[in-house]
Amino acid sequence: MGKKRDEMKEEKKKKKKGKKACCEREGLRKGAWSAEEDKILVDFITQNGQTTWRNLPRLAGLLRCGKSCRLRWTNYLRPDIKRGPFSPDEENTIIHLHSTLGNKWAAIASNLPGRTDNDIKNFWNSHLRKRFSGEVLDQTSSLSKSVDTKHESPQTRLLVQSENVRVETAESHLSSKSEDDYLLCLWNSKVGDSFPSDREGAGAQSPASQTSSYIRTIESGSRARNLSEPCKKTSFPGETDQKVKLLNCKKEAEEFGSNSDDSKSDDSSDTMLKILLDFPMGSNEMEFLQDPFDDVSTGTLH
DNA sequence: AATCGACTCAACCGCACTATC
DNA sequence: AGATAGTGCGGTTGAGTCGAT
Repeated sequence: MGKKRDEMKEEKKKKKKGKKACCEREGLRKGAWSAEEDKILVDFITQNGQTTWRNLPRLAGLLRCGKSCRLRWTNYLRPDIKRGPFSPDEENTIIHLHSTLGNKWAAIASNLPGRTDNDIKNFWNSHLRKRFSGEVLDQTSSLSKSVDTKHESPQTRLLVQSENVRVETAESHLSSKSEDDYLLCLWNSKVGDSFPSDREGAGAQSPASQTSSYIRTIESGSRARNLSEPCKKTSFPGETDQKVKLLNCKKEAEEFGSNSDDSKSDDSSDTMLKILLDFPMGSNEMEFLQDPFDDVSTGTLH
């Protein structure tokens, strides 16, 4: 491969113009970290905590940019980082979460204590992508293609919004809970039992694809939530906001429902509503899926 | 022993988001 | 409201390693 690769490298170098990286601008070190640099960084953070990353290198006496320091710390030096190969459980968790969250490595990592988004990304790209990408891509593309909200009734759209908020809330909890594979729990719990129709027929499917089937069922019933893009970037919205949004959505839906005479005609929203209402609630491990309106109505919004 | 190619993983880059002024 | 700084994230790169030939 030698020559071709070199030529490609050169071409890429030529293409790379414009904005210089911060390290280049400031004449700072790049590339692999030395043991000494690691020690300086660890010592500094141990003594001072995490100050602003931009100032850290100067204060610590490192010839690195702040971004580089942050990356080194979060991906490698942090004391709670788990090294070594991924366990089968971790692998399953990654597969399941990736099937619903897509390439949201940070969100996936939040469910795997001690693993970084970079670790998981690398693991996926090197071990799992070949095995699963085709299957998952098919699923997500069919998800996004399958529904077109433009052609839904306003009532349905409101229910869709409501469901979006609910799913986001669930994802938010998902991302904050660290130890359990919620999708597996979901499938193995009563919720799994309540999954519609073709569970028997899907006997040969993996839990992951079965779960996806359920999500697809909701999707095809009413809405166009693109699960390959489940949430906006950095973090999930706050739960309180979610509840306010949900409350608004529900109010709107109720108002619309009382004013509308086509409520009988929308099978998809009926199905949707049924799924929502049939969702098992209770004091179990799936509590996070509990209807937030309960809290709202009892004035215990938190 | 030398070479090649596949693979791994740390690190970089650039974009997007949020907070602050 | 707009500008700027700080940070998080996902995609990509490239050096190092290892097995096959």
